[in-house]
Amino acid sequence: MARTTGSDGEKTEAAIREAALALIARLGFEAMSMRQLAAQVGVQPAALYRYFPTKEELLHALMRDHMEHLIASWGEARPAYGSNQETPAGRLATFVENHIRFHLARRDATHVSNLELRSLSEERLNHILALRSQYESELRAILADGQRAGVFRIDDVALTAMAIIQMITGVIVWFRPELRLSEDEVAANYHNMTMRLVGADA
Amino acid sequence: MARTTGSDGEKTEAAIREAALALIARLGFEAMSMRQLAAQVGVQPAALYRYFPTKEELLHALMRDHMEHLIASWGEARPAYGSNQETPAGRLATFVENHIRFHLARRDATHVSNLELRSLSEERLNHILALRSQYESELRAILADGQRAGVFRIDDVALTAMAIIQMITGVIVWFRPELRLSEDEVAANYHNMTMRLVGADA
DNA sequence: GAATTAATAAAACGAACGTTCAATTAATTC
DNA sequence: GAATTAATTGAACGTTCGTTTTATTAATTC
Repeated sequence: MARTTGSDGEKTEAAIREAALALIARLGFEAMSMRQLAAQVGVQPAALYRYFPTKEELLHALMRDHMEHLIASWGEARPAYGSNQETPAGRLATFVENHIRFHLARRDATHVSNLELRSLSEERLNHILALRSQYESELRAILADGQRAGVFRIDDVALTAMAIIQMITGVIVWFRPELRLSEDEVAANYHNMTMRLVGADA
Repeated sequence: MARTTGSDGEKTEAAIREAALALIARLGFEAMSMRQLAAQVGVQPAALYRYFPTKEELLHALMRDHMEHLIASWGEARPAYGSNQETPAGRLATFVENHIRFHLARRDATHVSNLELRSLSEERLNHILALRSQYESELRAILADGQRAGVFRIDDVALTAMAIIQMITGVIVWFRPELRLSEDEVAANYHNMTMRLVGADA
């Protein structure tokens, strides 16, 4: 057999990406074989190579997609110039809220992006790290503005930014939708902790 | 050739553990081959199997060792009964300080224990998770005591414990000894952030 | 409806993997 | 110093891996 009836490149690529996220999140990138992935998609292994030239480029594409969506998500959520939320506290609240909700909605992609960086070549690793740094610099700017305005109490902006990122990303490690807390409650809780952490709980 | 002059089982096992931690931390468990590990130790692959029956049992042994040392470290650091540090705030300060210093001193082992849980069988995974839960319950007890005594402001003890653990363990992701901050400064910084986070910065 | 392009299957490649087994030598015991 | 035990080598096993090549069929173009 060869081309199958109803086959469509776009659908196949989307199916590959989705199946890869699920498999890598569960097994790890190195532990997932291209044969396993192909079976999950319902296709022969060779077909994968029409969409991604190597296994590593597939991983890179997944990570880039995740980071670009994250950056775009913040771009849409951030308070507009002149809005009454455009204060350091308002921006920080929006940042934390958006971050929590974005990551809870994309658990698999988050696990992949956080746990599989080691499997990238240096060049591709640097690309993903640059995107990550771009996102984190938004948080640093908020913290620095609040510090300058005297509304945040922060010893070290860079260190505090890393601490907050680690704390709020960590939600996906323990949160399960079936547990006692709702997504809203979790987001509110992390928001409160973050505000206290930067000394803005007046 | 066979047994080499000066060969010693204890030394070889220690060398295997150390090399394995370094290689797994750098490459990931699945990406590290037993041949690579043997080469690093300076031994033939078959020799590894005298000390660890399978690759997975080697990983499990490394993780168990790490968790048991962590628990023992807190056991020694915790404020004694009746000491003037035996308050919720004093115990929390000691917990954070000890956690930061322990993990900074064992970066490789920490990466292995945090990133490679997926490669354990269910049984061995449960064992490691039980040790982890045992350690985390110490933090939850401190938070609950402080909440009960009215010296901590905490919405949800379990959630706050997870957030603090994620935040303070995350130090190993970004901290490099050659950077501008000393280990003391970093520990003090995380201590301050933790205290503010639980509303105990009076 | 013929020609072209897109999408896939089927089979195979060499390399690397975890692990086992038998042989061999160093160190220890008595 | 002979017998025993501890430590390791060298070679091999079957399996699985990522990837490539070639052939084949569906969809599209003209």
